[in-house]
Amino acid sequence: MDDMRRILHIDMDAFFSAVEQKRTPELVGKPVVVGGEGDPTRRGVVSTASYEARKFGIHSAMPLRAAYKLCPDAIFLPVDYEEYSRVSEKIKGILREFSPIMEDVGIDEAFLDLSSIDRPSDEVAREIKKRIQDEMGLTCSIGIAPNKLLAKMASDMQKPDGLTLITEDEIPSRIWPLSVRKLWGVGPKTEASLKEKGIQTVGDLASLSLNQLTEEFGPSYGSYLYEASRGMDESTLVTHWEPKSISRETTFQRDVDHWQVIAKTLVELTKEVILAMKEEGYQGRTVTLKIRFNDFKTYTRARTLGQHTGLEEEIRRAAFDCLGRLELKKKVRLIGVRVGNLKKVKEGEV
DNA sequence: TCTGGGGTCCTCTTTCTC
DNA sequence: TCTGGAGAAAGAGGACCC
Repeated sequence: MDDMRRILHIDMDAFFSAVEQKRTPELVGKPVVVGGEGDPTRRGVVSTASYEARKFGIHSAMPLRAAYKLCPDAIFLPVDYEEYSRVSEKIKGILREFSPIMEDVGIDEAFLDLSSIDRPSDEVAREIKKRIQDEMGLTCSIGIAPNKLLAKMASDMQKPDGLTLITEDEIPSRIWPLSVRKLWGVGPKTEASLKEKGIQTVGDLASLSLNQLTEEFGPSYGSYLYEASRGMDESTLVTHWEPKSISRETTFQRDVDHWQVIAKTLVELTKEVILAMKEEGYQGRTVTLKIRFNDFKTYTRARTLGQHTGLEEEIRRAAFDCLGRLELKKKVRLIGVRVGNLKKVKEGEV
């Protein structure tokens, strides 16, 4: 009993820029930066930089203007989600041929559960890589491990075009030397707080008791860190999921202090949210307004309605009600609307 | 002169009801 | 009528991920 699971994590290499290089072959071998509207003089951040661009120090989440300073000769392109989604769908289709138990992780990653597939995992992984290369002209990195956490860490170990297998008994030798930052769920804040206590590596983290961790980080996150640092993860693949909220937000090109501009943008964003809700067949009950001022301080105000609704007037009214509860003394950098508390509506009941 | 957009989950606090 | 507590739901903020 207790047969070891076999989980694959597939991570596309520099996905957005690789798709761009695939459809425009002249871009191959050149520094390509995909992000925002593709204009490095405007506000926006890098979504994906090709490996050639990374040599200049350009990386995801970096402001486009900063990327431009590092490499003015790079090719800057706008994000074309529709194209990347099409490519992503084809790749997910290939993956599903190898196992029906697949979990989508965003547009460029997936987990595959091979536990009940009667073939060696590494053989399957090699075939997946070949199919994606032959049919899409793209490379990916794959991690194979007994659980999702380790599979994800494994796929990150040899990029690009890697294939990495990690077994349970290799946890001390291959996982513990890694920086805590490599653990899924440890971001910059937690990393800093751990470093302050002299905790640098996953192994250091694994030397702390469950008590120490839950006192420091709360019961939920504390026990997560306790298990994750030991490579423990029993979570199963999520093969089906429903959205919990639908939102639209926008950062102005220039910080705004005219009420009319803010109001007009809020109306447009509300329309977009309503449209997305309609298309996906949801009604919502909680409307949240988000505002970020020019000092980057961000505030939210929420209003929960009596019933679920998909009506524009009701949601717009709630959004403006929220807006009225905020003092607009500083210039506004960003405004957004989110509808949560979603309920699926039957066809024709809209 | 910086710092996107679309999400999820967690924690703490407030508010309401019994 | 006053007071207090328990528990649920709502509201706000923040960390994190792709």
